[in-house]
Amino acid sequence: MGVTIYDLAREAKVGIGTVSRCLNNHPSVSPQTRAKVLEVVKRLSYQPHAYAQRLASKKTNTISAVIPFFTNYFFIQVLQGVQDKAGELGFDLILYGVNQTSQADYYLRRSLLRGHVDGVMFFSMKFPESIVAKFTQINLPLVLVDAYHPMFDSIHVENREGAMNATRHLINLGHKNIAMINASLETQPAQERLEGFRAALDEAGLPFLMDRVVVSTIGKQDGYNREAGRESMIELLQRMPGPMRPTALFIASDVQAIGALDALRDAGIRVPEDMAIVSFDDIELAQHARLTTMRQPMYDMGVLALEKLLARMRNPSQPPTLTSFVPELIIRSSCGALMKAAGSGPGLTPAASGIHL
Amino acid sequence: MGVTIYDLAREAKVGIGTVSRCLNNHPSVSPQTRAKVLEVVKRLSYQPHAYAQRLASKKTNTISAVIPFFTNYFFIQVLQGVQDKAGELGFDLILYGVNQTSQADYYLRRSLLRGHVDGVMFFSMKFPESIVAKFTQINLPLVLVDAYHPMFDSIHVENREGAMNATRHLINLGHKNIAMINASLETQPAQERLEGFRAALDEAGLPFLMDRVVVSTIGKQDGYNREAGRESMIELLQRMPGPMRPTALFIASDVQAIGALDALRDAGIRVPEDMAIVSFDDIELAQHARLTTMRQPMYDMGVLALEKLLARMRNPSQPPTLTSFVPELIIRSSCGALMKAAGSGPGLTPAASGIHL
DNA sequence: TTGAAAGCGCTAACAG
DNA sequence: CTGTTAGCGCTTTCAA
Repeated sequence: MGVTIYDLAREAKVGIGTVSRCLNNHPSVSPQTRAKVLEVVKRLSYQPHAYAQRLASKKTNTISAVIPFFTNYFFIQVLQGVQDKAGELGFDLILYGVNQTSQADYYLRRSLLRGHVDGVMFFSMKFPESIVAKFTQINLPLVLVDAYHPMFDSIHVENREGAMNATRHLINLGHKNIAMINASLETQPAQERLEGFRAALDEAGLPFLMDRVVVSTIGKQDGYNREAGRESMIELLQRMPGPMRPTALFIASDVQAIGALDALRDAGIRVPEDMAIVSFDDIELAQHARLTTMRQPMYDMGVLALEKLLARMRNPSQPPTLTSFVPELIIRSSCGALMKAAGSGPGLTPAASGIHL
Repeated sequence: MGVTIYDLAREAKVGIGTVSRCLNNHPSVSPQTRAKVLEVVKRLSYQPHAYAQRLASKKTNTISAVIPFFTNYFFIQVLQGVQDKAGELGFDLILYGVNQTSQADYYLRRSLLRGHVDGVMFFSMKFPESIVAKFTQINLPLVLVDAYHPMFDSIHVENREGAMNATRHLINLGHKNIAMINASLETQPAQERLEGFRAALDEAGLPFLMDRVVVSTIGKQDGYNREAGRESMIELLQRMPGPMRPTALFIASDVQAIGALDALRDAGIRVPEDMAIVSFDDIELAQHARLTTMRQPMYDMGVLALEKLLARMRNPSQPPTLTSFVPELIIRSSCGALMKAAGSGPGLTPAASGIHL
């Protein structure tokens, strides 16, 4: 079928070693020989066999990424960082998109096939304890992103700190009655964000009441979706109607916030005048929705993840590292800070109020 | 390093052939031998070497997807279809995310490495003529999605038909002064959508005027982005102010439409009362923005793409096939049809008009 | 049913 | 500088 280096060798009247050397830019080949070989390479339109190379050289130049598809926008931005860096470094990236957590197990095992990949990146899920031993055993480089395990390199977002800053921002704007819409408490980030929310209230001497925290997990992405946000908002309005209604709201993710905005719109409640909102993530959409939010440097996290993996591949014995990112407060219209500052910030003029689509 | 079948053979006191047979569920092995071997497999926690298997068996069980990252939401949905199907079939998917078209070339060549992948999927870009011959030469299965070439299997969206239906919808609502916001005419879809727009006007006896078509290509995704949509809208309002202003608008993509909505909001122009809008794609966001739009079955296209690839792999000599999808009109608030039908459709009540975030 | 052996196409070490 | 050779770990004949 394919042209092999034997064909090249025969055609160029040299040994296969010489051919291999030409192909790999090995220095010790005479210019004439090299020219001759390369001519034949071109003429027979030779293509090296990737797996034969990999088998012989013991390097795969491939990494895999096990990442939940349902994180959507987070997913796409992190992945772009990973892919850009991988392309730059000449690595192939096998994408293992996970829809249910059970698949994660399967894909991790698959990545463990000896010589399949040089390293693995694992995103945004709880790393299965049952797999830990396997990785340490065969010493396959692994980096956890938006997740943590003491045995492996991790990149982590300071959810607690971020949530605290988000809540502080609302407190500083003068709000006393602040509620939270959260995602499933089974996820690490949701837990940490709740903690931060509470800590900020405590710090300011405001009471923390559990019935001001609403969680909906419909839509089976652990509640990180628009519909869940919408439902939570409706529930919150029912739970605390009229004068009891909170004047400010911290929402665990931008997607949820967008759903919540839909519900508020339907209920005729204005944002930020009647309800100030700060959410989390800063997905691209947040800009359009004018959400004040805690930005996670998703692209950079992707790049860093690959860099860490590379470092680990080069030096497998170094102790596990942990890098933390602290989310950054991005102020837009939804929190009311701009309005307060300018009397009427951009996009909050009376004219703008007429638009409602 | 790793445990090989030689280790297994030695340990189980059998030949490597027998081990291989056990591993591959070959029938002709005695139950006892099989049990013994499998016990050893487990005890030594053996992992097969993927590339050695692939080299020997001549199958890679891997496919690659060359896909522009900048198509964003389109990308993620199609990819999910591909990935789901790939997982189901036990294929690995190498993701080649393209940021600039020059990278496409590089990734295609990389996919051409003999024995690297069993097939290639190519998305949403013009397939480079210079690569055509290489694929036919080595007979590597290839399927084009949202793209077309006579030599290869293609999955195509009827952009012209879709645009025509979108425009017809606006015409049927009584609009006479209809404009279009388009993406770069260098892209196939933009050309076809323009054609459809024009055809619908012609059909209705309405004049087609080129200055009612605005194209902005800022943001370097060929204009398929929010910022370009926003700019185009601003330009359109300047070009045709006051009474000349169009009452309806066909926009080449949802992302652009979202940018256009931002511009309209800033200008105090109401949608759909002052300006009816139909766009294209039906990305997830379109629902939140309440866009009437032409839906492309992105997920299904991904699944179908993989199925086609598989069919081609099984039967490499069949003539190229072409499958077309006709986009479906999804009616939401932005076109005004609901308002017209019900007097006040859901989400278009006076109360809702008060919300402006 | 099984063991032995011949590749798969390449890299890299070793002579020359 | 170059040819030869020994693997890489597995699949697959081919005898036994």
